[in-house]
Amino acid sequence: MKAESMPKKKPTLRDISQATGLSSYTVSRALSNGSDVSAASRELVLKAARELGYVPNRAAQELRRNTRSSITVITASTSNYYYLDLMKGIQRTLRGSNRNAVVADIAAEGVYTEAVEDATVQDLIQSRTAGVITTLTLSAQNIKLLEDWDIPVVFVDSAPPEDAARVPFVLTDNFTASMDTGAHLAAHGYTDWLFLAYPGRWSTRRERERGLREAAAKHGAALEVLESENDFDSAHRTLSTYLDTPGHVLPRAIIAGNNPMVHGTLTVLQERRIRVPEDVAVVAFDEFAWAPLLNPPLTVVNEDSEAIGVIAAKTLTRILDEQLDAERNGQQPVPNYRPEDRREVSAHLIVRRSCGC
Amino acid sequence: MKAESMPKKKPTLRDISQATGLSSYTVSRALSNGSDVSAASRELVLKAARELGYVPNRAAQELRRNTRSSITVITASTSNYYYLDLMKGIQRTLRGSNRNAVVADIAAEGVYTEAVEDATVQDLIQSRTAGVITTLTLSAQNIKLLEDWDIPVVFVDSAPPEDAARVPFVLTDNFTASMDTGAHLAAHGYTDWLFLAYPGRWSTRRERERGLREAAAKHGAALEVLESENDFDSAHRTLSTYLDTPGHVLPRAIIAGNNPMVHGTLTVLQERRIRVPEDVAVVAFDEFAWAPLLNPPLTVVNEDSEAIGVIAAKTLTRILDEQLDAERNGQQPVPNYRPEDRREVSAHLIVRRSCGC
DNA sequence: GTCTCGACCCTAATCCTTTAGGTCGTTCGG
DNA sequence: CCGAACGACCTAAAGGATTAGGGTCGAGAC
Repeated sequence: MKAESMPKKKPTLRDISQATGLSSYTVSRALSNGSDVSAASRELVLKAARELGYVPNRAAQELRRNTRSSITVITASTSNYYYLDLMKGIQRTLRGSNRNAVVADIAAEGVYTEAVEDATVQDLIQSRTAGVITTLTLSAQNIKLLEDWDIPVVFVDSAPPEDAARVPFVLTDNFTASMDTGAHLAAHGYTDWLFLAYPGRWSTRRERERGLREAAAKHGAALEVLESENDFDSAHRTLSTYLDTPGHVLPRAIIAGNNPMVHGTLTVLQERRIRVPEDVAVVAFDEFAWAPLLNPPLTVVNEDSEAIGVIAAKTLTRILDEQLDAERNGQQPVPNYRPEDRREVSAHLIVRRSCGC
Repeated sequence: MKAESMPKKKPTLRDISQATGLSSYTVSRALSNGSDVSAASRELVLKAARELGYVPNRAAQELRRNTRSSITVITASTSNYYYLDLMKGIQRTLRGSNRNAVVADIAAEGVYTEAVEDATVQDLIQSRTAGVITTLTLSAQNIKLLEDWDIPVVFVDSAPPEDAARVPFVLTDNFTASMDTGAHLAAHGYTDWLFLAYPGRWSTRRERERGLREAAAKHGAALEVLESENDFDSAHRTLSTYLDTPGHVLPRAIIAGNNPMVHGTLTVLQERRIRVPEDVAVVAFDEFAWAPLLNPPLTVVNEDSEAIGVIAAKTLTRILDEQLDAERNGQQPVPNYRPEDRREVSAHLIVRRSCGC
């Protein structure tokens, strides 16, 4: 309110100390609402802080306390709308705690490279992030690195590597969901499927493909797998050239591996005036806000990203709290992973019109 | 590579110093690739750092150097896809510099409140963010606060308040774009418009409304303005109850103020089986990836968010660099705003089918 | 009257880096 | 041979906070 014009320099604890004649100890305690301070002194300090426009320097606080307040969400290509819901869940869970989430986009420039992954992890350690939620499978080396620094990691969507046997995760049962999807396509009588997929570095891709293969075998369908980089342009290009190469015919059903993949697929089909679902049926992974409003409304496999975000954030929060406790008791703050931190949630098909229903 | 198993504690500069027998000064200089270090020592230090798995503590660095590396992008309701493109532009510009962008969502929980705005700004100052790019008009008080801390701010999309006369911005000429939109609707012969708008706290809302009013007057159309909170649910609810209240008839054209507004609008129309554009024409502000694939393809006002992000980031970068220079020369690091930092870019209508074309 | 205890406050160390200001040899021009 | 200049280091302070370890003082217990 009174925001008097501030002195030249940014006020620090010492300034309040001088203004009030109290020691920095007392000022600190007063500001952090601790004990050992009389009501009168506290009042005095608070008033001075307000008048000087004091705002604590978090870097200094965290350096001294050896605490950190922000967790990092590692994503690749945020243009995948899926992340919006995930973040919403995470944010919601964190709100009220004194932690906050920042996102580190590993493939901001479009393409993923190992170098960028390494640099990102290095950066996280430099900034001493409290914990990590990652949507992609980090290299074993990077996981080791984070572990060395006692930074807990929880995987969402993508599975941790084999040898990270205790690291928590929240996955959807993509295998079963893919089986179901295949069954649905088979029920329509389609026997000729094309799976437009992003790279296998996302473990979901592998599970989804595995489920589809199993379903194809079970229902006597033919499954073609087409791989693209994980963005709209690549998907568009990949499918286009596929359809243009002699010997390839339009499949009866296309399963788009994720959001950028459907986006590419539908665009290609629209450009070529191929009708959905009459000429080709389309189903896609990952529900998103606009799916019901597309032409035709899109049949999708729905994984509840927001709920996943909530679970992941809760798990991470618990681990971080335990670390704080451990540290207070003078123990090593190694992340305490529990078996039940490895969770799998199920996904189901939302049937709309693009599959032919 | 050799990632030997790390010692119990996290290695610091001092550890390297002890391991090499060199002083912390020399180690620091060696690591930061500075002068005053012999090639042999540098080699020694680098080797030790690698073996110990040393990673500098950024909090300590920034505290000492009095620098900060991250800028903050303030958004409200990230579910507005518009932000994705904006961020893309910002990230692209920042890549390669040693700065990075983090987003602070002011209305994560859906609703915007002044309290949250204040808390967010407070938080930014605590973490001593280097600079701010904000998509909404902050309160005069908060702008003053950031100014007091020499934190430069650039507004994108939303205009700064009147009295912040020198603060940079990158706006789109929403007034002209709205005029054009109105003209297009008039050309279709529609004389009965409904503008579904988000709150006026975003200055774009005001400009858009002003343009539409002017257009309506010019072309003899009737304009109704309907206000909703800035999210899908509110938009949906607001339009539904509007249509349900006796005396209100379906307008001939709906202009949706932004992404959440179209989302709500189209959903309502779909639920009621109102045909677009036969029964009602729809145009919307802000192009987004799915617009061409909707049913029918959506006519939108396109503002190039990515380009705006680039401009904003470049402006902010320049100001921050100048601050660094000033500080090096012992001057006060007050942000140096220039008149040409206040930019307006134009937007144009992308005509698709939802308007009746 | 002495002892104890709690409330309140202080000094100084500490967190991890960076850097101003010196030191100590060498080398080199004159 | 002298002084200056330079390279390679070092010591110690600083940056803004927290906190261990002590003090002081007055009130209550005995």
